Amino acid sequence: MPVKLTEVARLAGVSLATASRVLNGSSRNPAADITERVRVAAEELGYVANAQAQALARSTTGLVGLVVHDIADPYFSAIAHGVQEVALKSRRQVLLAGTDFGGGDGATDGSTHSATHSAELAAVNAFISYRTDAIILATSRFLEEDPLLSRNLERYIKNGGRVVTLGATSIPHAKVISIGNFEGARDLVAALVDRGLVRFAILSGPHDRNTARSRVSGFHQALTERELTPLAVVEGEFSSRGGFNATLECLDTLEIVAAGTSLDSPLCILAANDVMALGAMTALRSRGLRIPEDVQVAGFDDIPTLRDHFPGLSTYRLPLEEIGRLAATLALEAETQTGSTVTGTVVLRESAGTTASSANGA
Amino acid sequence: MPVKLTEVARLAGVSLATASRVLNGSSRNPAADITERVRVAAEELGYVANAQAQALARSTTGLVGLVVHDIADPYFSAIAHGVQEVALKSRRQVLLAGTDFGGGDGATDGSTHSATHSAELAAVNAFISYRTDAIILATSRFLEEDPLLSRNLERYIKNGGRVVTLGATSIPHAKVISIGNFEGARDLVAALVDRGLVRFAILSGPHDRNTARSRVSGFHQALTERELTPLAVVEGEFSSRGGFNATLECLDTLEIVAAGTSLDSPLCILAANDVMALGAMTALRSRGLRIPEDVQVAGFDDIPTLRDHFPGLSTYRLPLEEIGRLAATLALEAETQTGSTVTGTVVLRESAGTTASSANGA
DNA sequence: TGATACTTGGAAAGCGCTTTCCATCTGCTG
DNA sequence: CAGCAGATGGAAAGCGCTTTCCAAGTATCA
Repeated sequence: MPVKLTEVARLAGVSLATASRVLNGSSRNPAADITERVRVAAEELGYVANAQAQALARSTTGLVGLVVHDIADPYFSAIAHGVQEVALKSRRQVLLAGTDFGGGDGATDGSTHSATHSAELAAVNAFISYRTDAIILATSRFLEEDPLLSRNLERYIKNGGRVVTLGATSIPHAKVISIGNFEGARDLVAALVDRGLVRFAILSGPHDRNTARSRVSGFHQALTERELTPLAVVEGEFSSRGGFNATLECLDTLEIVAAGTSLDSPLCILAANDVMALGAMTALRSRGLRIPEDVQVAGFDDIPTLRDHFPGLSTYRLPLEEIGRLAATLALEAETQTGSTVTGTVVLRESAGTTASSANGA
Repeated sequence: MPVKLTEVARLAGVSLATASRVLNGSSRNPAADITERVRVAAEELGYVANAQAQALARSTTGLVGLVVHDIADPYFSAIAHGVQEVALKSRRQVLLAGTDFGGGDGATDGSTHSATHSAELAAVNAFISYRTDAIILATSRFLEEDPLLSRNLERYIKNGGRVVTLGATSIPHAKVISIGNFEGARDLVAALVDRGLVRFAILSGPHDRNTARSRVSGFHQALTERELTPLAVVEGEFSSRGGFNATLECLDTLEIVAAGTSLDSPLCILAANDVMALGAMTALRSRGLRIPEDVQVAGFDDIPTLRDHFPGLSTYRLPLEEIGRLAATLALEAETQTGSTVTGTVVLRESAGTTASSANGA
């Protein structure tokens, strides 16, 4: 139904080839008068090139696929924003898929693990089918990648596709952006201990996610180096609710109640990411505990929404948008870079660290 | 480079037509044994259908385009999440574009207005070029649509594309999801006044956006009905920073300082959306003003991130994810529905309304 | 057993472009 | 003015599928 190139060519009185050369960038430029005629004809008919047909003919689609876990999570949406920016600049389109709804068939087969797994696989397969020029996996990788996923991506890469992951992966030839999760977690705890905190509890994310594991190891490492041991380690989802529930569980385990808490030094809850930390703060408030006087909280990522939170959340700042830009850049480049490393900085705000001494003194 | 259907057909010893019928849903199903042979061959070769070629042949792409302003904004990411969900269920892919980076050429020509305008136009044109089956415009519409945008979308619709907008539009034949912005704003203020508040200031969003205008009209309407007048109306961007700056300006105008504020009734700042409201709260804190004792704040949308905010923000809850799902559903349906209306509910939390009397009594 | 009606697999014509060749034409050089 | 390089427009062969016809095979019925 839409106008096609043939019609433009006919109206301009030139061949299909010439029209194509004029309208859709080619190495050959027809004479000025002809070019003009074609342009006018195209404008008059309202011609819009069919990208699908071009993709087929050129065997490159101008599409880049982005897989996130949950686009409504500030962590992922910040990264997506960065990806968008670069994609737009290089005139590529972004195909977005989330893995938090399961595989798509509605056949969510019990285990969350395999549901996410299959959702990721489904997303990747769709992208491969659409022949995206590159695929960015922004979701946290697993220690052991799904063999099917791995096989498909390997083949995809062999066929000229590029794959970028956040965090190490066992997928051969994928470009990886290493995030300083371990180091960051270590530095964060170090800074906190330096400020006088000694009692810690850890809210770890899903144990099968590399991101969660690295951060938790970093926490442990720093504590061990200072001869400290976490009072509790509770696992929860990478979500506000996950942080909320894990915190309640933690408080119950440690038998912390509003009254007699500020004994020596307040407990500091180390959450595996900011979203969990925010959930933790909500949980603490629900129990009438003050932050940071009674209990302190630290997160990880420094998601943009933290800007307006009160009290300010101490965290480890990752340049999320930059990570997105980097991923997109890596995804679009031919073969220059094979990877990159990103580190962040410790950011202490009111929720933990900065007021530790005053909390003690109170 | 990837395996193609011809190769599968050859290996299975059948024709191209048969292979196609077996692998990619057709109305005709070849005999069981043949089906099996083809399946095995496809599996063995690792065949993945080329969606571009299918799109060309079937003249339908299975793509739906989503235009948001800023995917990192919780309002848009919540909607996007809803769109995703429905798209996934119906095995469609989502093409995402943001308009907060300008048109893409980097030719951001001064005025924010036209930069956004052109970004939207660029996104829509790209979607049309990719022949998406539908386009969802989640960005707030303008009173007067860009004629070029309108013309292109009109043609797109005539060619069988579906267009869904959030809020009324002058684009002919677009399906629209009407959001109860005016009514919501009115109800929200009504509830606030009922709780004893009488001094209001308005943080309006960009004046050329329908969303902002409707909400502000709603605020005004409710105030007028109760013979009240806003003490100040300040325009700001639909962002945290916009709310922050507008608030500072507002405080300066009204000469509100930390000391003598709780005279009769605290000032209540009505922000055109939650993100601005959060920025407003941050601004108030930066001036040492307490919420809600000294100044109160109300927002609009009830974005998911509010869950963990303290003090809780009073707002008008819009079912954002549901709006996204609705938009996607409308976008995918043939012609059953031509639109839909969405309303929300007033939600009073600590930031305004609930503590008005106690604040007075203090 | 011959005629009629289904099934079923395959050949081939597109879907809307890009790009390789080719043919033609222009302008120079000797 | 013959001869050749370089420029320029067009014909046609794909790109990887879907789907319409067709022809051939299998039942069904009188």
